[in-house]
Amino acid sequence: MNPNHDTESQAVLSDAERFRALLAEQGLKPDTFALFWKIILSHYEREGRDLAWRFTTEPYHILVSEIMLQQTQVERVRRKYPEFLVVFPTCADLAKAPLQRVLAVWQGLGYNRRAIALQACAKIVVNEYSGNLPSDVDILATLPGIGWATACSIAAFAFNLPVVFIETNIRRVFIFFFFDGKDGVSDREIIPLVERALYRKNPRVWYWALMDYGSMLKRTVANPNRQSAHYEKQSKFKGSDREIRGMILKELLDAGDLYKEELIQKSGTDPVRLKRILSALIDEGFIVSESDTIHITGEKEPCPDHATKNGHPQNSLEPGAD
DNA sequence: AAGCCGGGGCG
DNA sequence: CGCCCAGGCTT
Repeated sequence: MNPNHDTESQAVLSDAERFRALLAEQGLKPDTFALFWKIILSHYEREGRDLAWRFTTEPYHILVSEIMLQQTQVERVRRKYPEFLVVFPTCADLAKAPLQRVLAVWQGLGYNRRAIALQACAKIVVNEYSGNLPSDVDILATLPGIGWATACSIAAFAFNLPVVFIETNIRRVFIFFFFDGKDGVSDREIIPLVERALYRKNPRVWYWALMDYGSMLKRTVANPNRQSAHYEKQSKFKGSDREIRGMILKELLDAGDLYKEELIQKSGTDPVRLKRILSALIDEGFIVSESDTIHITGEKEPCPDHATKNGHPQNSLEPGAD
């Protein structure tokens, strides 16, 4: 169908064949990793992706991109990333913003908890790290919403440090080249290979290249990650609590506040279930509950309609604006 | 280790 | 419809 895809597929399979032959012949020797580098890096030179967050080393910008990219396709982040940074250009801007605005800009990315975590990060960085994101992965990983993979991604992309980590694209590449035909491959087995294969001359470019290869691989061959011991299929979204949570937030951002009764009517959700979902949203810091209404946590902002009339809605909420 | 958390694009 | 996405957090 797509001739481009066909030739790409040919190239991948031929590279894989050469590599696996060498691996079988001499095992994990320097020559083996040299060929691995050559395959991954030459693919990157030919068709590495031009992504906006690769043209900066500003740690805050990298942080924003990495949080957005968690379990979220690159194409979607491509559209949202520049928009987010226009609204929140600096860490300090994000830290002091009303949650309502953060969630509004986040709309469409999914996993809205990340927006709360990202802002919490910004606040911590401003208050405890003088506005500068740490480069140490062990410190980064203590920040909300930042686990090992994200901490290492930030260290590699913002600071070009030789960290060792796995995410879905990297996992796919290593399983494809080093574990052909094997099943139940655990990350514990992969990590030593990631460490030995690390291209220490330029970790930043190396991880870009690995991820681009892994991303290409998913369009080219049957997903090698199904051979992972950690492979799991996600539960259905339709009819799930997630769907209802998403709907509630969307309505809330649209209307400003909501009557609980109205919410029950409109959604057709069982009141007991809806109450449980609202409690969770309260516990996680999304919303607060009045007597019979709910709204997004923090100062209520004027409706978007009114906002355009009096000019600068957000400024009226600044502490020193009066 | 397993479950939960969003939402959309694509086959 | 099912699959998957530059994961993290809680239990």
